[in-house]
Amino acid sequence: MSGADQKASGKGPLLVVDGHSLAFRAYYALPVDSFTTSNGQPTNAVWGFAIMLSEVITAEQPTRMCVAFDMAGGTFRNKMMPGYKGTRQAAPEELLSQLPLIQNFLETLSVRYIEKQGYEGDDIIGTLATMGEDAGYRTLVLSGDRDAFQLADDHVTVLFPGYHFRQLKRMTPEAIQEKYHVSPEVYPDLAALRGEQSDNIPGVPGVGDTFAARWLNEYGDLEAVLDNAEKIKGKKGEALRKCIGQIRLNRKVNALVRDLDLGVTVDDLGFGRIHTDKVNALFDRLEFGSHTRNKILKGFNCVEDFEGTGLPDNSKKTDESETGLAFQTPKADPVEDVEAFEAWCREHLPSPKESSELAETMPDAEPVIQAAGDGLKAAQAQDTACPDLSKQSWYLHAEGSSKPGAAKLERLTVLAPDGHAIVLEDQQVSGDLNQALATMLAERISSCTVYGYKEHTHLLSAAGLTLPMPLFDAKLAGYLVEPDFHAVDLEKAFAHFLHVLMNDDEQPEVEQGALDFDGDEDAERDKPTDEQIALNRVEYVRLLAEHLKPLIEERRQFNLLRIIEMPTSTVLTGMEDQGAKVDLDRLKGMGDQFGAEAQEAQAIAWDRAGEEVNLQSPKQLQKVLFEDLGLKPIKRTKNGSYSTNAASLQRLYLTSVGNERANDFLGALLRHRETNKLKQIVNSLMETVNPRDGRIHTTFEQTVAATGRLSSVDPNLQNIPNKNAAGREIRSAFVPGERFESLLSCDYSQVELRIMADLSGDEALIDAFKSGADFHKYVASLVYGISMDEVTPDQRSHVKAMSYGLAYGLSTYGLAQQLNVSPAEADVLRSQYFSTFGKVHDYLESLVSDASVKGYTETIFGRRRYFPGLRSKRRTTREAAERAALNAPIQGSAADIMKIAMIKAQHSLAQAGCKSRIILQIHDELVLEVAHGEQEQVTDLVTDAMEHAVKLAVPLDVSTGIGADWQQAAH
DNA sequence: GCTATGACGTA
DNA sequence: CGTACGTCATAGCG
Repeated sequence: MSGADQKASGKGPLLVVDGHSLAFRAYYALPVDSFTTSNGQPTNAVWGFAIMLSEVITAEQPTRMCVAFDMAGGTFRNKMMPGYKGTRQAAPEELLSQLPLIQNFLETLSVRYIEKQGYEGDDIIGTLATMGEDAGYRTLVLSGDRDAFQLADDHVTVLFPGYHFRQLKRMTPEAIQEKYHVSPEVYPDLAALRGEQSDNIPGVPGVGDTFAARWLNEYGDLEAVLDNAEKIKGKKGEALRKCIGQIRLNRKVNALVRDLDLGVTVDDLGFGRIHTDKVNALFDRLEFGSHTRNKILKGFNCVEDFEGTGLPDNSKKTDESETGLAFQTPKADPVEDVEAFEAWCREHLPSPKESSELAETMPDAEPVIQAAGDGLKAAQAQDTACPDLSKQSWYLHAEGSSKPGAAKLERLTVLAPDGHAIVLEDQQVSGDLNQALATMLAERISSCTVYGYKEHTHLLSAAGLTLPMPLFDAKLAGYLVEPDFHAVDLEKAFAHFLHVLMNDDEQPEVEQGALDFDGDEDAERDKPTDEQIALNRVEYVRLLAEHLKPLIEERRQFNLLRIIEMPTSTVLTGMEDQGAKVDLDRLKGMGDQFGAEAQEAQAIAWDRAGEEVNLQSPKQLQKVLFEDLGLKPIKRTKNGSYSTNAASLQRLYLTSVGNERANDFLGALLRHRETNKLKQIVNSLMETVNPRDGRIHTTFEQTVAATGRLSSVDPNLQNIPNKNAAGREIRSAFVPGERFESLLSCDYSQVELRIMADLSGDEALIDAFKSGADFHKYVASLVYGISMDEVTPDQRSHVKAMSYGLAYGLSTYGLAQQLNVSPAEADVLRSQYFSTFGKVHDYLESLVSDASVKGYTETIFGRRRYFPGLRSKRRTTREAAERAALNAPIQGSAADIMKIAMIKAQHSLAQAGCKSRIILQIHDELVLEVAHGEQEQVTDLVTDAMEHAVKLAVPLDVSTGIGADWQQAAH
């Protein structure tokens, strides 16, 4: 059937929905913790079901619709197969309780739903598909159950949720053929052979889709395969013959009934009146926000009937997305030469004057940072307004690889506020237009918006262009708005924040008519050109930035963006460009040595085990340790297997002294673990050295860690060993480059504790820091009520562990474990500690309780993190969220302070004309490569920048060390 | 090729 | 039964 035929028929499709399977898929796809009402009613399945339905209705415009449900009490299938859908029967109460809500939802919208005693929803759907066909409708079956595939034909398409729940796969006969290599009629044969895990139906062991399809295509259909079972060779043939009975049963069970008497005709299934008041009453009960309501109701063409109730809704959207995103690929103007480019800029972009006027309205760093010293409220009160991006900003988007030290620009796209765009290929950017672009950037960058300032700096630098700080970075803005969402790329961020579904070409599904009914047409649609992709992307940047701007303003985070995050990007770009010089010979020597030690240990382990076990395979180790050697397991992993982690091995080692073979094996295994890990670290470092300059250019991720910290990848230079002497050696391979003299390491002492002292206002803790004495000893003397001289090393270390554990939400159980004391003793320490530092206790409690009320925590600079888990009714989930909520403002404020310190330090170095550079940041430590003769000056400048990053109630203490390599710079 | 898991390195 | 990360290797899927 062609698209033309459908239009000729003059009516929209019939949509039939498998209510149960959709609810199941929604339930398991969406985190129940984020979808629970304040009285504990889970709503994730209702939400997913409703959103899905609304999206499908919007896209497909059906004129008839019906939802089928299973009925309690089982079906003829259960009589044939006692275990049938056993896994589903055991559905959690959290899901079952939502089914009546879904039916209630349908009632309020006058959508027909049908259940029939003794039959499944599937049979109702099969029947409806047949009825639809007879009545001349094309039919869409929305179902998460693969059994529905057998219904697909020229008039019936199955919409099947894929790995990502909301991404529907259009299962036409062609699509089924392509995926399973059988036709829809034969699909149930294939399913009978393979079995269905989710329905508790066993298939032939070891046989999946591939083999089932091979057999079916060889012999024709299931009966033919079973008739020829003798001919099938190998283990799989044997397995097949063993379960012929089961397979025949499977096939009977998965056949859908298609001729039930439902007591309705297709023409009865039109859309009825929407009971607006009932819908709203239901949505109130479900605590759906205004955005969710609008989105759902939009599908039912009644968005204008609905007035928001003012419930909080974090996914609040801008106007254009609420009324439906009208996405259009911008049109590119041709620019052949420099004159045309310059003329285009003059005509379409904000002028240099307008750009610099915009720069004048930006906040100054110093007063903002000072104000934060008086508390977050004071800082937020003077948060600057963000300019109206849609009128005052232009957009720049570069394509290519932004890898530090190896960046490559491919294409540059510019979008003007008036909608005009240009696309420039690398040859132009690096060639003819280079000079004109440099001027354009210098003059107009302060009105520019990008997605990923840091990446863009690398990309443009690859084309010989410098990129000064733009007006707005949508990537950083998105990170501030929702730090727990990790955008993999621009498309994902766009789709996430604007709630847009993307198709396979990473283009948004347009609201109406975008989904052609015919699968063929989709397949034939032309792939977008590189230029179209580039134009789409710059448009995504525009829409995303305009969407995020009001959210940033509403939270008063524009200063955080402009004064901390964007300048941090500048510093990080410099660090990534500079890279860290390593001594390859030294690394090679260490690698060989670690390798040799690992091999020795392995030889001993293999000898004692009596076989060549792979010591890096927990699975194989479990067998040797707990089966062959018969050792008693210490603890289980989260999946129920026995743990072979170092702590368990250590305990096994200590308790196996009588058993020489096991003891030797464990000792060798532990040594192998340690040395082999070090070997791997050394090897991965060597692999990432850039051959052009002998330096390692890590990438600092600025939008990954939800607390506001940086992370380091490719390679991770924030986890180079430091605890054990052997591992620490690796640090000696990090050395100053040729034009430099030494490495300087500066780190904050006890920043997080100092932040706690400041934020809690606890006088005793503040005095402890002001005293300048050995902090942990001082605290111990207070906690134990003795003089400093009387504090034993044990007491000091116990108090130290307690202090550090505070910011993590450490339990007394955990403390006891760590200190190797009884829980009772740990509890005594805890009470003594908190009676000494009462305000710290109150502060930590207030963090969690405030977060429970507000739903989020804030750092001293207003960086937020949301904690939906605090409202979970599952204790473990909730307590985990409580610990994270306790930690986030402390870890996050430390991150804010370090970012400011980095910006200040780099600024001071530049002001003083120093050649020394920051090369690494390890959360509370900065490593600098120091130029000749600058040691003293740089130490002073950086120390000062760090110590005076912000003004707290306690001093910030920085300790420094300098040396010929990173290890020697330790202090 | 992909994803999940267990292990382990850092602050 | 402490937070926050990234990477390696294996193992199972295809």
